[in-house]
Amino acid sequence: MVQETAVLDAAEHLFYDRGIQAVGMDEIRTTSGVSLKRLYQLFPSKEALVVRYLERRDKRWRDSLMAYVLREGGEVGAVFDWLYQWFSEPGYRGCAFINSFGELGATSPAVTAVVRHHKDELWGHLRELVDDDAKADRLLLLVEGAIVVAAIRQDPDVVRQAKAAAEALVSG
Amino acid sequence: MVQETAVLDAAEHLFYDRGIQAVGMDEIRTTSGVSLKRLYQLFPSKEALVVRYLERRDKRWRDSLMAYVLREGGEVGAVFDWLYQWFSEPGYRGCAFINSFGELGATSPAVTAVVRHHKDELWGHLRELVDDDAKADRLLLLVEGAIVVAAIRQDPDVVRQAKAAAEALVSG
DNA sequence: TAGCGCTGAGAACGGTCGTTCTCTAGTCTA
DNA sequence: TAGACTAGAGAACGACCGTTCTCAGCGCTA
Repeated sequence: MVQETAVLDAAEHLFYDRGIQAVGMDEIRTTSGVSLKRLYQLFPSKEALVVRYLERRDKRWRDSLMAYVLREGGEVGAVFDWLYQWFSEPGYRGCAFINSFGELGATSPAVTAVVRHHKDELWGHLRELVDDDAKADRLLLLVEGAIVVAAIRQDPDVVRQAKAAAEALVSG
Repeated sequence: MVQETAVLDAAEHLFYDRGIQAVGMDEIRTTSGVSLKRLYQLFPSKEALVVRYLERRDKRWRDSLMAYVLREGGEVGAVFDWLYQWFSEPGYRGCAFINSFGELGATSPAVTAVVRHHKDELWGHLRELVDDDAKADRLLLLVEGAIVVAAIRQDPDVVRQAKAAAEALVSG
């Protein structure tokens, strides 16, 4: 269990920072300190490890976002305040799910499924903050747009426009 | 010249469909019909080929978008009509630049630079359609969001909400 | 203490990657 | 015709990939 966590921590760090195909199992072994044999007992293949990495990140990411939003009173604007903090973290490199989808979506149905699930769940959370499906769609567009633009510009400030646009559409 | 085009056509097709690291130079050789030796005379490395592929796609993509928008009268909504057509093409797999950035951005400054340039230029085009920078930012967020969500959902219909939101923010 | 099973480190395996080299065949000049 | 140059096909190279295997060393039980 502690080893599984060590492997997932190492995998998440390396995969997110450098991309999945750029990281070999050997490097995960070295970083986690878990032997290759044990690593393959815990995860039968690299793809399985990737899927578990994404699943764990999905849960943690959504839990963190929604806990923050509730703590702040459940207003839509809080979503973007949370995003701003995330974008400002050193090493921010966009959304792990979008990145994984771009890299492996064409060849790995398992990865595609996790990514799709993550975005569906995110939509569901946003849906709870507004009063119809269309607004949830528009909110999702602003969130995804902000994630992508902040990553490519290496600048979290777009989130201000995203937040302002979101508040306008909610009140409208 | 005709060979260069053959190589770039093959590379673009393969890279976009399956991801860059998933495609080897051998497959580009086979698909293009250009020998490996000549291929390396035309492009000194795979990274150089990737950069050329992105540069060519950047120009073609933006030219196509802006020509369409102008033809339709230069209204913001036309951007999203063009996007809808693009999303509906078979084999649509999101934005080549976002995907390349996620896959190689961490390891290739050259790729990062082309991606950033592409998005900057896109922002510039959008800026011409509205009357201030903030609206161009918000438009870009909706465009990027639509590109990502349509790809992951495999459904072009989000573009309707993107278009409606864009028209609301422009008139507001 | 003798023998057994489990563990870990890392060597080894087959395959593929990006890149370079070899070698053959053809074309042009003198 | 002889010889120098080019270009093509694809073998070869070294590195590294994901995955499996070997084997020495450890803690158990009797």
